[in-house]
Amino acid sequence: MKGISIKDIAKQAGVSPTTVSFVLNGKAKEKRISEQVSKKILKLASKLKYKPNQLARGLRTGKTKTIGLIVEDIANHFFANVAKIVEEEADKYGYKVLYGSTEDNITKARGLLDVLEYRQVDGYIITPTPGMDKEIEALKHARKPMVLLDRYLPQIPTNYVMVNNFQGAYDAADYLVKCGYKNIALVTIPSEQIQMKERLDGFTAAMKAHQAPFPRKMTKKIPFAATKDEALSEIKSFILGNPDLEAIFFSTNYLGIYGMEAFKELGLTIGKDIAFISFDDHDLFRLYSPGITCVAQPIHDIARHVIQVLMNELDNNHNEINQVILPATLVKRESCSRVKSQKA
Amino acid sequence: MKGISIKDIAKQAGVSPTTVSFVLNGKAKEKRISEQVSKKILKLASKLKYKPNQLARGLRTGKTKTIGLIVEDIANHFFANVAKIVEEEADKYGYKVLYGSTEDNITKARGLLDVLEYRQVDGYIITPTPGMDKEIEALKHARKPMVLLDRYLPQIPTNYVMVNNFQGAYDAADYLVKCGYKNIALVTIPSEQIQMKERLDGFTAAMKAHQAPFPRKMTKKIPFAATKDEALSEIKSFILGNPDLEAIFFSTNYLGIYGMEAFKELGLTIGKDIAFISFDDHDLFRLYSPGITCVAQPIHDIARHVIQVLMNELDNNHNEINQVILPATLVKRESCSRVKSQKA
DNA sequence: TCAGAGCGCTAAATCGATTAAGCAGACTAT
DNA sequence: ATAGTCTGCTTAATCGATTTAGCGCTCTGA
Repeated sequence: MKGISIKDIAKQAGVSPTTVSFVLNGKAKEKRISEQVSKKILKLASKLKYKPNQLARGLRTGKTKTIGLIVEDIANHFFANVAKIVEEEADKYGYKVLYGSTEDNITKARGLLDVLEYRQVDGYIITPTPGMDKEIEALKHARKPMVLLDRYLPQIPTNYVMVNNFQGAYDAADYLVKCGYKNIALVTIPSEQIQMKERLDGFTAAMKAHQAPFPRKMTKKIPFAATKDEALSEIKSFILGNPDLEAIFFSTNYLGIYGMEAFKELGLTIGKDIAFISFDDHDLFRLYSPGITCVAQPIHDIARHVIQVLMNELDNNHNEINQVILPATLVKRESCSRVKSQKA
Repeated sequence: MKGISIKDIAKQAGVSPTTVSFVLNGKAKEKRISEQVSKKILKLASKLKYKPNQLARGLRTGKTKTIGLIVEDIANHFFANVAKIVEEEADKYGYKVLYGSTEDNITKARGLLDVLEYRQVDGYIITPTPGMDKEIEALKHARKPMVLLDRYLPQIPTNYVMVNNFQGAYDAADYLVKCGYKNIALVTIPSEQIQMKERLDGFTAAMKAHQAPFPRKMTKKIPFAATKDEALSEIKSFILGNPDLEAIFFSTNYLGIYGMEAFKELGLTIGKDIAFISFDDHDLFRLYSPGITCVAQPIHDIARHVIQVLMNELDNNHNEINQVILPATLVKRESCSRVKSQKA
């Protein structure tokens, strides 16, 4: 059950393995192999269905044509979609993808990095967890091709591709204020991670620009590590504790989903009792009645840029840094459709 | 920037590479290497942060410790979740996962298989597309470890892990009839694929068992290749063409989502105008108001069994065939909650 | 005293490709 | 005639691990 090797072809063609290798690597001209021999080899290769052993090749060349994709959670809508495009795009360049989820846990992330190193991946796409600075620094120092995804580490200049979190959150707050809502709250995670900070900053900046009050107590932070039940009850008691609440912005996809669940359990109607807006789009938001207004990320563009930047690193060694920030889109649906004139 | 190799350790320890290899592979005892030497080598290995080159190892042993995961669509909720568990479980056995989506397209599937063969994956997890029989047969003939996922090919006895489609659909129909609905329709894809056939069969069987009428015109088939817009308009015109319709069963996750969209566009209320039930659970179904009743697949169990069966193949060579069919769960929510007594 | 076993380790082949170096033979130029 | 060049290919080293066969030594028992 052995595969066909370059030696088998060589033997049958009556030439040396070297010649076969040259021909199959398209170096026939360069290495001055005759047409005759070239053709014979090519014919034999396709007749025998020769498939180069990537292990042997990789061992020799030091390239595996494999990239490592580290995401927060491959089962999450955003990352699953990114993973899909990444795989498709990588394939066009002859690369395959190994993946893994960190759950935003640095220990898991370290484990993944280790394994990917064992596997000699050629490049890394990484959604960094909190506290991952040292590891990223190490990769950078080792000059490994790498792109950060969805977030970046402000202390370390690296390639990254992400959405414009500030602008996305700004637009959301801007929209809520323009719709005439007062007493607007934000639900987020107490993370030092830059993407969360930027969402908070963008939101705050918009409120300030409108001179709309946004006291600290209107920001609710739910620990990432909270269980679903804990998160739900935190959200519910936050809502109950703020009876004047007119609108809530949830700073992530999954918090938004928890928010909907909380509303459901409290018997509140989205858009009617309290306006509702979330970061990140989702089937759920699109199809819910009322449709949930959200700040959508350009998932395809993100994935495509990630691969482009990585391939650029992989090809060239000139180390310009690519930092791509793509615009977020405010998708207006019915969950916060009140307009100023309707205000009492 | 070269990594540390076994030779480096050997040199520093003053022994041969062979000895190092024995020790690091836990064969110290078996190969009668002294405690002293063993310890020295182990200490050096961890001091130098030795990481075995998997390529070299793979080349020699013929094992890559990599498995190929071929799904229909990694961005789909079901497959994304399977992919997550598969990765976690595989990791426990020291395996990494390469993935790819077929879009249910045989050409794409062939491409994926080719690439995975190049990459010398040790085993395959495959969601077969229609017409993939020859390829699966070939893998089987080559005695490659393999498990089919989500569906199987009736003509070819292989390992597989899937949900009990017949029972799931049967329960759904049974439930609808017991709730008192008449004029029940089924929306599916016109696929010869076994999982779809079994869902249709299960549904039909339940209707028959209740002596409930289920004429052919109550089955609507939407081509898998249809665009979203096409699918939507097909579903809408089907609904409009059947004004007596009381309940619809959608045989897949994504058809259910299209169905919800169609309802929304037609201004129909799920559960009130027409009862609604879908195969496969989804955040959307859980959180929608009303909650969407569905036939849930035991995703975790499926993924875990897949890995177990594959690892079993990978370990042993005794070729018993493992065919695992896991029960589906009817998750009752409000989208078809009418009970018999309420019927006019 | 000497064959045979046990001990602790090593030499060298091997996996399948890539690639630097180089070797004959034909031809060219002086 | 002789050095130099070009042609068309081959030899052999190499990547980093695994693994078979076996080496040199000591010890034991008859």
